[in-house]
Amino acid sequence: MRSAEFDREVVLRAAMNAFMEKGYNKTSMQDLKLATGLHPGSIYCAFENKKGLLLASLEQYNLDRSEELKSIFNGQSDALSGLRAYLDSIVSECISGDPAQSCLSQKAINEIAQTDEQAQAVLSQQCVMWQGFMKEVFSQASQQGVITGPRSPQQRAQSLIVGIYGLRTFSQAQKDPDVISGIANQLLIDVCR
Amino acid sequence: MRSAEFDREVVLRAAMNAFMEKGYNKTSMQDLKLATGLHPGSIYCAFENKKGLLLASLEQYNLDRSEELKSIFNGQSDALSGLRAYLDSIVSECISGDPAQSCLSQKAINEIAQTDEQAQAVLSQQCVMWQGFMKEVFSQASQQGVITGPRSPQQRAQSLIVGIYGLRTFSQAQKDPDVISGIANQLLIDVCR
DNA sequence: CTTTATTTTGAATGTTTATTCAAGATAGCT
DNA sequence: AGCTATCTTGAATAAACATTCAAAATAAAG
Repeated sequence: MRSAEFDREVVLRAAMNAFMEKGYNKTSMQDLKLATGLHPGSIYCAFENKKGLLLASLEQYNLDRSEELKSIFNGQSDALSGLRAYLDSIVSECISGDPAQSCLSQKAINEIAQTDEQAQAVLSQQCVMWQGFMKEVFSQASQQGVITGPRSPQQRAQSLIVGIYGLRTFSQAQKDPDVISGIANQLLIDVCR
Repeated sequence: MRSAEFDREVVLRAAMNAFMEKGYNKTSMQDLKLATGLHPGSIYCAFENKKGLLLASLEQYNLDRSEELKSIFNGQSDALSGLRAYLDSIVSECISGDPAQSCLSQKAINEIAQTDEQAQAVLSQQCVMWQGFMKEVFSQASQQGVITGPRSPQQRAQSLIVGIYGLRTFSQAQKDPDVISGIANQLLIDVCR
């Protein structure tokens, strides 16, 4: 008996960064070897193959982002302030232009969901979880009386997520910080109306 | 002297479809040879290399889509009806799940804009052109009195484009037609408010 | 019809790719 | 300390890759 030497989380975060930098298909095993410090054999022993490493990275990414999400909303007085802080953090990620601050899930949806059923299933489920969290936020906001109007929390959550996906794509074609920030502000207004 | 045998537009549309099916990096020269019917040498003679073929395809894609855009809006009585028809067409593309009906520009923004400056420049300019067209649509809608409210045509155009990018991404993770259609309807309402 | 410039052809090139595997190392159990 | 199951190592492998090129074909000009 012998336990693995590497720290799984550390390895997966390194792989995440590599995938975000170059995209899944352009990231070679050589890149992953350098990024993780693991030899090919170890990667195959632990994750089966390159796609297995992606799926594991995607799950770690989702865990990390969920934690971050919770901490952003917990650090705010009410749900509306939470939404503001959340969108601010996304805007600054967009503006940074740093690949490490992009969204691995979104990149994977665009690059491989169409051609890989397994990835599609994982990404779809993660999207539903994200929706569930945001729906809860909008429920709370309504209860707290900080937002009013007839739209359901579910509808609001969907519109917000669509807006965030769109913002991330848009900001790669149009890098003006004021424009990105302006669109995000309007998104918040529309979604809370 | 000798003129090329192949029809450039036909070849570029075939390449477009190949790139949309598998994404840029997963599309091999072998795939492109089969899709276009051109031998490697001819592709290199006409487009320099694989990336050159992508850039040319991107330009053809933009031309084709611009024509389509104009014809959708020309076929409607006023700018608001045009917007409705336009969003309907995008919704049905999203619902179809057909890779050939996805958006090559958006796929390219997500897959290669980050790592290729030349592609980034082309895609950025195309995004600006799209914005310019939509801005004009919203100007007309205001003049026609079919939409009111304080937002500028520019802001409306930006929000619409962000919404469309988002819708296309979202619909790959969440395939329920009613959900997609509902989000699109809400997007139109928000953007025209 | 001949010439000439250009395109087409498709096999060959050298690289890069994901993956495998046998040998060596080592942690945990007795 | 010794055993054993498991992990690590990294060179080897075979397939796939983008790209090149010289020979063959052919359209247009004279």
